[in-house]
Amino acid sequence: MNKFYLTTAIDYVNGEPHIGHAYEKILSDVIFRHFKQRRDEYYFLTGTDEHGIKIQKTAANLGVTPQELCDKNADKFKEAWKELGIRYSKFIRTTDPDHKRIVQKIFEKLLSTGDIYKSEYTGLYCSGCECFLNPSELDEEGNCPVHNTKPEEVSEENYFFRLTKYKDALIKHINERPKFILPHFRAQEVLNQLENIEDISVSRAKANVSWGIPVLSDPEQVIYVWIDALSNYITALGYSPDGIGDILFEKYWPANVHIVGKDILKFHAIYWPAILMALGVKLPKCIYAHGWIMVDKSKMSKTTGNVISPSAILEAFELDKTPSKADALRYYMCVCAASGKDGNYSDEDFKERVNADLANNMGNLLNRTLNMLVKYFDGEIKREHICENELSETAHAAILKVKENFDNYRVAEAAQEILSIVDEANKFVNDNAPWGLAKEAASLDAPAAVAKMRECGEVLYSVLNLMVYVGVLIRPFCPSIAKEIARQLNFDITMKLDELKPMMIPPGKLIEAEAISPVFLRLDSEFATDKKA
RNA sequence: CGCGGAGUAGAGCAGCCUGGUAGCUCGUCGGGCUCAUAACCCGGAGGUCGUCGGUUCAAAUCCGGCCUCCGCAACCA
Repeated sequence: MNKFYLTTAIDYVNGEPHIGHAYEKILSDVIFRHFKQRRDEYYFLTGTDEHGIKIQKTAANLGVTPQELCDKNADKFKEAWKELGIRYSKFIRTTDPDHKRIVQKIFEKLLSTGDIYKSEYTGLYCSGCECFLNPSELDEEGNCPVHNTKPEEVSEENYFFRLTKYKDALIKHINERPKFILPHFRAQEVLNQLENIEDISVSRAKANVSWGIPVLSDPEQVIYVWIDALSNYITALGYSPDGIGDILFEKYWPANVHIVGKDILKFHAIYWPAILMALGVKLPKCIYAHGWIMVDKSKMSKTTGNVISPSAILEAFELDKTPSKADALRYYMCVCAASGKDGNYSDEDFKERVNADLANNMGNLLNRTLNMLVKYFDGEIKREHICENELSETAHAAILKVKENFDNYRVAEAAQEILSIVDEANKFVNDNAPWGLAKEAASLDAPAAVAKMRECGEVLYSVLNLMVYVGVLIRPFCPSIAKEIARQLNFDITMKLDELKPMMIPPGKLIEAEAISPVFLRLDSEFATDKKA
């Protein structure tokens, strides 16, 4: 139980990474890093989905092989995740030889148990597109909108997965486990969809779609996306249908959570669990569906031309050149949408939000406190200043609240919790006005002055103590900023959440004036501008 | 009536499942502070919670009708 296995959806490589892809990976990375602070064993899987007709066609148009196209685009995704500080354990590609081999075995096993059977599929086939079209894709006259020709009704032999067999078991599973599908409001949606399910087609004729994993026992068919792509969550761990499970699979399966977009929840909450049931494999503990990131209030689309790549944002704000690197974007992506809801990206909002939260509130709090520590106490923590009070209680209580939010994958709310203790501390500083205490002390006689200075030191210590908590708690969101906070407060940022205790800063010299520096510069600040030059 | 989401202060959003003083961020106005990254703190103004009806001692919240917007076809998560 002391392990954590998280997966993201795998991205289709028929295009380049944009902030929609990035949103999911950032959420996942933040959740993963949080649980790293709570568990001893953890595994983070992401990757790319690389088969299918679209890849085949795009490659043909570009005059390259599908594999070449996949290699090139998979690298772009990897590069993007590197820039954003996404630290996955494994990057799986559905063209990996190991994956293909296991998928073939899974298919054969389901064939042998009767969960996959051969049947006739009838659909409208466009010879120009070389694929079946959905009736809703046709124009008013029933023609293919691309080729302006009438598609023919064609029948093809395909393999089908007996999804309907698992309908009742799935309904039961979902109803008995309120946290199987999160956020909770999505569960009803899935139950509705479940009412109308049919068996699903899990193969394509090789003549039509050649870019796919061949069915072992029937080389004229290739395995379609459901068995191919969804299986990545277990093939990556070395699952084997033979029963000779890899050590990784034994250790990490079932997944604690599959992070997916709301658009593919159906596949993850219905198809995938049914496939697992058929294989006799345990189901994942949770499927979390996030919303979409809109850009300037509308859905990203190539036609509208509002598709934004994460690296474009980093470059536009010169964040790629700052020490805090991707932290601001990571933070913003996490808070720009409430848990499970759609969010909106705009340059303006991004700038305002990170300036307010990371610079004005969090960064400035540390900065103003450390400056006073240097000014009044020569940067030294005195033994008599170490204390516990309502602020240390607030800080400690935040751990529970943050944990609870993460337990439900409520990332935005977790971030809000951290910022709320920062707010409280800023208020605490204002209310207690340590600068005023120091000034008063200067005009008092020795015993009274000592008392005032002690009070002043206690105020500063309480805030610095809280900043240790803030640093550790914010670390999953902003690893670079957290590291910088830890440097200035001289604590070990790699500590687990359970190690976080009040009064962790020991007495003694803490910092010199020269070592104090803002942990996050306001975007468009003079410092940031200087860095550009 | 296909499925689903949404309509709450100038903007962006929580709250609704589990009815009980309408909340947060930004903006705005006024004040405070002068430690700090033009920052921080306090206060004010600003909302008939889309609309009509029902249940209830009590409805933003539960139920029903209606209006409006947005996804569910494609590029696309």
